Amino acid sequence: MQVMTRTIEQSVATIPAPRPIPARDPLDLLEQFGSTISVLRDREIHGQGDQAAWCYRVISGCVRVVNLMEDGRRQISEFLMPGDTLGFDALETYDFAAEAVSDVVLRRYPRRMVDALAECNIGLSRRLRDVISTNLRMAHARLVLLGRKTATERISSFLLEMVERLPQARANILDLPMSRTDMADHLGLTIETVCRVLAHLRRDDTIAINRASIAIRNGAALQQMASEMRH
Amino acid sequence: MQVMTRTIEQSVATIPAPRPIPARDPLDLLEQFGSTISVLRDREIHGQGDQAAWCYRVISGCVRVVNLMEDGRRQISEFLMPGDTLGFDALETYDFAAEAVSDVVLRRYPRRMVDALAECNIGLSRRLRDVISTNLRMAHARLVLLGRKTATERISSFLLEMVERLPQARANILDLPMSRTDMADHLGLTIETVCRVLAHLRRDDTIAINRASIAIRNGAALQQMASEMRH
DNA sequence: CGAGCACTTGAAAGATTTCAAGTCCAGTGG
DNA sequence: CCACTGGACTTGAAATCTTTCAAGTGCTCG
Repeated sequence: MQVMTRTIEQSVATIPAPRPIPARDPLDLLEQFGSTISVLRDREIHGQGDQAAWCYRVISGCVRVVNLMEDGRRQISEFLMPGDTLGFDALETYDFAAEAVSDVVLRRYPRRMVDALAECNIGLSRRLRDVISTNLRMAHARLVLLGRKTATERISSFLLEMVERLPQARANILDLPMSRTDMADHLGLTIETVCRVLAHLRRDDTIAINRASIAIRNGAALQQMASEMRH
Repeated sequence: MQVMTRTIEQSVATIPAPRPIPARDPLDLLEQFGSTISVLRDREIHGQGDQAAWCYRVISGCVRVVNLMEDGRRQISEFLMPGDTLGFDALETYDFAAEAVSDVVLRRYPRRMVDALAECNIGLSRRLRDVISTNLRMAHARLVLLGRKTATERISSFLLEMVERLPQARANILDLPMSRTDMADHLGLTIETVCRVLAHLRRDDTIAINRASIAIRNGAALQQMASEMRH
């Protein structure tokens, strides 16, 4: 791969951690119009192409954002964790489906209400811009992952991201809510490759695996693998 | 990849003055604070990690948005054409570099001014949200391309996208401003694979190639290849 | 006319996928 | 309480796609 000389201030290797929602968050203005819904595991929250009638915030559980190709190939553009938002981008229809990875509780706000409030409240409007901008950055990081990283780098990056983002990730134990298939469809790999790379990391003693539960035994090694210098 | 509809104004190739921009666009409010700059081919517009001091609109030429990994691997997350915007996402620093693919003329607006105007003008604020949302959608489409499409599908999708977006793409003749290397770094491939796939399409008589100039001879075949049913 | 660079092409190597069996649980029904 | 079953996960081997390594080719600029 060719190297064009230029200033490199920072790596795009890691995906930014989700921001805690501060007190006095303008998004709280939406609360009076919100309702709480539960969605069972594997049920659809909304479909690809549906009219964008709602904006959501994840309260508990994990949601996958899915783009489907005509022939069934699937790309999960992101997993949403508690605190994350969904559907605040301002377009007419959803261009992706959202599905519950685990049983999920969501707070739901009518799109019209969000737009109307944003019309009269500049703080909220600004906040929405920030939310979407952050999503855009995360998408950029994932483009690098899908376009330029090896299978091992993808898996390592993913595990490190989950350490940051999973709410119950304490003591370096990850209880992954998603299946291997979901991981594969998120990382642009096959399920078999995901298994093999995980097995390899286990043999290295970098991680320990027990079904959906993964323990990080050597975080430093994992970070190295996530952005290995090549050549 | 689904075709993204967007407004493409014809480029006034050599005149470094701002083109008229459609009336009543809230972005026009920025014009009084804008300045016009030219950037030579391959020069940097801003670096990865730079303080985000400016927002831009492309007047003429082509810009690449580049994410670099520490070891030099490169991902071009998008190419910008006349009419496209850059840097309107609302964060402190750029997480990518922007470079001129060809000689470029840009209209440039101070970030502070954009934020200040958005504070008092709800129409502009809403417009910015739409701009970023559209970018986010395009990023989603690229995630599918990088995560799930084959080399041939990627190249075909790319050519079809360029037919839509290149301002001077008439009569199915594309004058691509970017090098094969840029295409490769955009599509998550190597330069050799890009060449080979193009050569294959040429042998099929789907396209004709003359250096940077590519003629679409069989658009239907190209569309089929862009989203081929597998299995 | 020669050098340098972008682009092509070929052949071998390598990474990931595909195809094909297993293995391991969790939940069910006897 | 325990065997059974289906689905998720693993693993192996062969096939395939893409990359890597190595030469060219052909412009364009001095």
